[in-house]
Amino acid sequence: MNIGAAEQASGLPAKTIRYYEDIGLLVPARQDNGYRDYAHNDVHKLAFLKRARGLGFSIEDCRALLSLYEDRNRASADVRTLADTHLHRIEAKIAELQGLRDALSSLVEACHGDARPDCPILDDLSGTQDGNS
Amino acid sequence: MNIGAAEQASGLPAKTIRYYEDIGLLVPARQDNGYRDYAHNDVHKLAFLKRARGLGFSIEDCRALLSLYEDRNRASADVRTLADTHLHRIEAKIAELQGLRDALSSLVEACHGDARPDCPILDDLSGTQDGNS
DNA sequence: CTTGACCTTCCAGTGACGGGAAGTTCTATT
DNA sequence: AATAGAACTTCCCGTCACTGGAAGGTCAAG
Repeated sequence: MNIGAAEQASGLPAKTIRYYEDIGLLVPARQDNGYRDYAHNDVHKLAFLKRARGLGFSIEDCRALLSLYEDRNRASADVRTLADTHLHRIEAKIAELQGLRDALSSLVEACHGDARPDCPILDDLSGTQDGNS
Repeated sequence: MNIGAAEQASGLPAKTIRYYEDIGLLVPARQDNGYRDYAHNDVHKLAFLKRARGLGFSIEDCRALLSLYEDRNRASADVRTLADTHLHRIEAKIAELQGLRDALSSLVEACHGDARPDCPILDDLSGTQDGNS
């Protein structure tokens, strides 16, 4: 199976698939002409990677998940630990962004937003007033 | 004022301050010996940039904010538009992360997380079951 | 036999810096 | 005056996970 077909079947761009080979994440066989040859199992793993990346796992997380996936004797606790750590990172990021949103939102609301030059947003950024950032 | 003093006064690392010069965001004067010379106003702008970056504005946003800040005749509506756009981006990011969190969280909860090898997280990623991702 | 689709490798760029090397200038102490 | 060391300079590489593009080889159709 050529890379173009693997691209269609997995939903990952060919560029990304080649990149995954570069970093040793998924190394396919080669045909006689030098073309990459993706087996069904490879395509399956590519789709696996696409889903894991879509859930925000890093490449290194994906590498670990793939090796756990291939390990018939893994403990589900190992997978859960990985996912749990990632979950905490996401929640921390959400909290951080919510803080930003609140700060920014109150600035935007305070700004009358018309043709006049005085602007609470710039005042806050310039530090001339004691804003809430 | 040398860059070290500007670093102390603004709270930005010297590396970052030099980078801001590289990209033309804040270009200081030079002393006779070639050292950068930061005026009080420059330090003020650095602190401005630090706050704006802390609110998650991109460098290009910061460039626009700085030029609005220096424009005595700006309309506050222009600033508000910029901040509002950024606010929407943050809210979209929050919503995206919340979706991830929900998907991941239900997977983590479904996984018993013990020594057994069967794991709903990997099942979902592998696409063998119809998961909610 | 040619056209064009598909494949290959390699190089460069993204955003916003951070690390570190190699060399220059300043400051403090001896 | 000499010297140690702190602070400064420029320059280049690495980050993360790709993406774009150039230059060239291979394949299927007409």
